[in-house]
Amino acid sequence: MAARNDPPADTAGSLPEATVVRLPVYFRGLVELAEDGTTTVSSQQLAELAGVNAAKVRKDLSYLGSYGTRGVGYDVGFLVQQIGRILGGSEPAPVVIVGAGNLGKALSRYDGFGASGFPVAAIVDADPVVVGRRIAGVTVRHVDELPKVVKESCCLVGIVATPAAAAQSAVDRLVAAGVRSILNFAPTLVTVPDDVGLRKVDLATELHILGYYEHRRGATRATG
Amino acid sequence: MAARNDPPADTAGSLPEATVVRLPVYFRGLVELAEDGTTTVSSQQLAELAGVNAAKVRKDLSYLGSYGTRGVGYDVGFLVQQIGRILGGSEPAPVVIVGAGNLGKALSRYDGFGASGFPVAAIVDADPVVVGRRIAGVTVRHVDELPKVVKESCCLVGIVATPAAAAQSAVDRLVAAGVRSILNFAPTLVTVPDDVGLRKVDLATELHILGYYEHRRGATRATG
DNA sequence: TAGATTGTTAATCGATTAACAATC
DNA sequence: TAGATTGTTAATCGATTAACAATC
Repeated sequence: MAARNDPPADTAGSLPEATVVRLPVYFRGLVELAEDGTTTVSSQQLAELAGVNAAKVRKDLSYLGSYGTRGVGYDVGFLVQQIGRILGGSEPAPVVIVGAGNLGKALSRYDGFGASGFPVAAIVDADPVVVGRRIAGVTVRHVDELPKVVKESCCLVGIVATPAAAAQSAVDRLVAAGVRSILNFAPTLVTVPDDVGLRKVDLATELHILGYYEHRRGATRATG
Repeated sequence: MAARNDPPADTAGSLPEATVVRLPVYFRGLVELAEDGTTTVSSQQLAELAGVNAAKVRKDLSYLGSYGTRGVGYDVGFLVQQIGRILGGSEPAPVVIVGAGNLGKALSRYDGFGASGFPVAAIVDADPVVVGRRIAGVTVRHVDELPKVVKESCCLVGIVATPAAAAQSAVDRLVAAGVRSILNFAPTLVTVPDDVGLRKVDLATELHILGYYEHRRGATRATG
């Protein structure tokens, strides 16, 4: 019978979900190696950098193609190039921030997004008072202009930095405007239609998951 | 032969990973229902709210115990109580922010963490100039005092808001100080020892995963 | 050749889901 | 009783991993 985890049909577009999640982790480690001047890496070394085991590294990389050399290892530069291409890391993915309040302003000024390849290309807000102001070199536009703004700046990722009450509306507008991914900082859970194939991360949910783990650790009691 | 997904041994502490990840999603939906005055919910209704299917809801909830009533559904209030207890949501989990730069300040002032049950209880920084300043009612302490600060304020979650170069050091200090979870905003990947059972989320990695999805969508080409 | 390391196989494990008996 | 819905089973699916043949 055919193996359950069969090879990919096409290179870009059919990686196992679990592999996709680990790719950026490998990527970071590889970039560090490249910066250190390392040119070759074994699955074992990369595994240690990424905090997984070597078999998983080899399996994951095999989905990208046979890019290693038996007895030698993988070429760091080539792998950076390949994974970078797959992650879309070579071309930056412009980000639009919805909400120019305290958090929105701070995220706009924060160079972390840009440094990660996600430059803040646009900021929108519903408040006419802040529309037109410049934050970190970007002029705040009105949220009603979102479809136009997203098209103009080719924004692929939307960041929701609104109060909780406005978050779902912001998400709906981002989806309608055509962004492909949403990172939600508002302290509420938002939903996206599941037919648009859009990826979403709720920070509040991440926090709750973190909360679970600290709680479980703290609670030694095993109640019934 | 025994089933692969067997019932839990003790109530708190042995839920399947995948269930834990969905629990906060159910929780949010249930809180909304409770606020609307709804007292009973079926697995089908909850599934729609959470964006999963009804079988998964029932399976997940069955790990918590038999809290439903056949032919009727689940008691919303009771479920909120149970899941809230498991997530540690009833008692807030104090957060310490490392780094009082632009992002650190903004996150400190942002009420989103507090609203999610993660009040900012402490802020530390390495720069003597900012130590002693007050941000959103919290006095910035020196990062060298982190172990004392974490103990005093019972911080369970650490948020890293430093420049990339300082992020790993911040994480190491947080781990040493005894926090249980770390949320890393710095534009770099950090590592934690895997023997401490600590939960970590790198925002940069989340962004890269988001990037992958938008990239894949954009690239219709199926190359070889 | 001998040593090293990949790429792949196949066993195992955990998660998902349809189906349905139990039961309110 | 009839209708509704849970809790559980068992089939299926995808992910993990040890092992090893291939091969540099």
